[in-house]
Amino acid sequence: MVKLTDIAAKLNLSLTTVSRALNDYSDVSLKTKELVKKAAKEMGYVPHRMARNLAMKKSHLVSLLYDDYRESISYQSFTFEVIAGIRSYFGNTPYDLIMVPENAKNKNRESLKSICYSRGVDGLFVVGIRTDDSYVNELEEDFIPVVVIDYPLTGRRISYIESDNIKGCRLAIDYLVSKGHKNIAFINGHNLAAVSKIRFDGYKTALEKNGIPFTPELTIDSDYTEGGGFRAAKRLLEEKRNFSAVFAASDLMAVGAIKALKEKNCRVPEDVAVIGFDDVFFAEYSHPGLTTVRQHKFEMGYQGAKLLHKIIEHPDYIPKRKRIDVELIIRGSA
Amino acid sequence: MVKLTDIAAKLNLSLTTVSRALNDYSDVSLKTKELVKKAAKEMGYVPHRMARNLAMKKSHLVSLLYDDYRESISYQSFTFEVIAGIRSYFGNTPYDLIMVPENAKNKNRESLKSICYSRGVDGLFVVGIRTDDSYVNELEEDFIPVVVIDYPLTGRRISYIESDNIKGCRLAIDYLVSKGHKNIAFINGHNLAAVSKIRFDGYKTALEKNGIPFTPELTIDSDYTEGGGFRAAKRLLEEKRNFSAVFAASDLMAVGAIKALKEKNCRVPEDVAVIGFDDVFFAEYSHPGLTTVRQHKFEMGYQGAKLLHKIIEHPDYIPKRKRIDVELIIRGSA
DNA sequence: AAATATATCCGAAGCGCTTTGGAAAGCGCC
DNA sequence: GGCGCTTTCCAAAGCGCTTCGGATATATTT
Repeated sequence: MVKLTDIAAKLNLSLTTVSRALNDYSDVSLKTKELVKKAAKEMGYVPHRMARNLAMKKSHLVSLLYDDYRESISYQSFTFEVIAGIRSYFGNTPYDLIMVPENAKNKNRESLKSICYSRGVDGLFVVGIRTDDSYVNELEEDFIPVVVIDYPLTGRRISYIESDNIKGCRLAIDYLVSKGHKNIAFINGHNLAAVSKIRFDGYKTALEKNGIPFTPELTIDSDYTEGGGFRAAKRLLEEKRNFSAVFAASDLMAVGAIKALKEKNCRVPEDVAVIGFDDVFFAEYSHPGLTTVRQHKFEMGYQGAKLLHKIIEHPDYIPKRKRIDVELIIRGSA
Repeated sequence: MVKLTDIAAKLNLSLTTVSRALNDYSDVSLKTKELVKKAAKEMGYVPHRMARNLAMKKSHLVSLLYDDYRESISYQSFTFEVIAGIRSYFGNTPYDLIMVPENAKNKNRESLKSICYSRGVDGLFVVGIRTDDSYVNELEEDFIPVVVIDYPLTGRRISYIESDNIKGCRLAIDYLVSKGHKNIAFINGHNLAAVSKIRFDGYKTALEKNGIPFTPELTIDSDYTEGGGFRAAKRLLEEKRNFSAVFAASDLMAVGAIKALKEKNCRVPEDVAVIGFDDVFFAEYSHPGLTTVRQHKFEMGYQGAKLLHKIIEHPDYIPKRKRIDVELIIRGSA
């Protein structure tokens, strides 16, 4: 491995000058700069980041925290695409992404703070944390620049990215109303996800805006899974609640609901219309194709990364949360 | 940030002793060790990895190379789960995972070698590389410990993990044969994926083992996507090739094939049986539920990580490729 | 009691880089 | 010819840690 001193020796220059030449400092002549750069290239010099980081007290490292253990395709797909967005942004910066070690199941896992401190990371990106995760408390301590996806956390160096959930709910409800529906059931996810509350509010508000009174009996809390959606829809049917449309807080639950409806000989969308949330990949493979609110996952990651970058590099920048637009994708289920 | 010298100063010990105490060297007394560890804990000492790495010339970093741009749910899901396995293994080691910066689209991207050298990583994990990726050539140079998923690459410090594709094909074909099928079509993926050739061989061999002659007309090369499967099946039907079963090299193609069959009023599985490969999440949501060969993705990642770890830590270990078992998941489509 | 072994500790060098605070050389100027 | 200025270079310290090669004190052996 060739290092700065090797170049310096070969060129009869000092270590200092070589370093400064490669970093384009103004106190080295153009001639020497070119000389040094040429030699560096020829000798196959690759700067050693660890050493550089140590000297500069800056790691150019961003930690990525996410959860492996939510075994649902929609979580996987959501996370994968968000991460793709993050990678895409940081790919054009000198920052590298490093994963927070996975031992979420382990109760005496390392604290976030020591994970970050020991690696000297400059920032932390969190995607898909649950409200009951003990890391949440640590995040609130505001000890490092942080950007969170879908979790309303703010602080001097903390901000978050979310889909425009309110708008998403409005789009869905407006569309259903425009199709003549008045009794619209809502299948929500569990309250371990921060978005559940928001989507519930969005649902209620959208109803009101359409002059439809909110009926508590038409809302059922479930768990974001297909099975949960299935059970929720089944209960709605068995208890003979009066509804002609279902809005589910996730596509997976929507698919589950459709299954339940079909089983009870309800036709979708003729008897009951169904709308989901997220637009996961298989939404188009379901029968009928799922009408749903699409979240721009890649964009969420990309914008989040951009925001984090800014917080890291401008210590006195006051971060503002960002909302990413959503759109209604109309397929066959509503 | 408290460092070793702080502890040393407080305890009136030398920097050396504090370091050696924390690392459990035998030349420091039990009493001092306890003293030091207690103080370290009280003072909130967190070892600085960069510094440690620099001194030890060992980064305890493993690079992860994968591709964000294959926009298929099955690729996403496969990759996500493999990575989960990798993380799970390394979570119990002192190694961290760092992502290779994403600029695959960029033609003058940094070379793999300089990426690895500049970060001083100890090993490289590659999941889902294509045969035409220029990084493949670099990998073959054997410049660093490498483990690849689904790509037959070997060298002194290189090895790979694959599903037992041959067995998977045999399971599928045997099952179809046991159901009385003799004319079994095969929809293969493109040859940019190394597994395509293997699965094709597996298909042929399995036929032979069952005493069925191989008919070239019954094999169609496609592209692993749903649309590709759709078109392939359509062609099979339109050209009136004689078959009663379809074995597809991916679930996505299987789903596409089912769609095409249905469209042509072929009932699945009554008229034509269909089997896929992989067992992606939505396989159970399709109608009928997809019978398929399940790959143990998490296990592939986990075992791969274990292998890589071994190659890294035992320089003279001769790596052997590992095959991960597969199983046939019987649902409704065959 | 002297010689040898053992248990503890520590000074200093070094990992590969950045950065500070000059030093040396060349310039025009009165 | 001496002054200040600019340009170009460099020695040395330091980032936080590990580790080599003693040094010192205590225990064991003969």
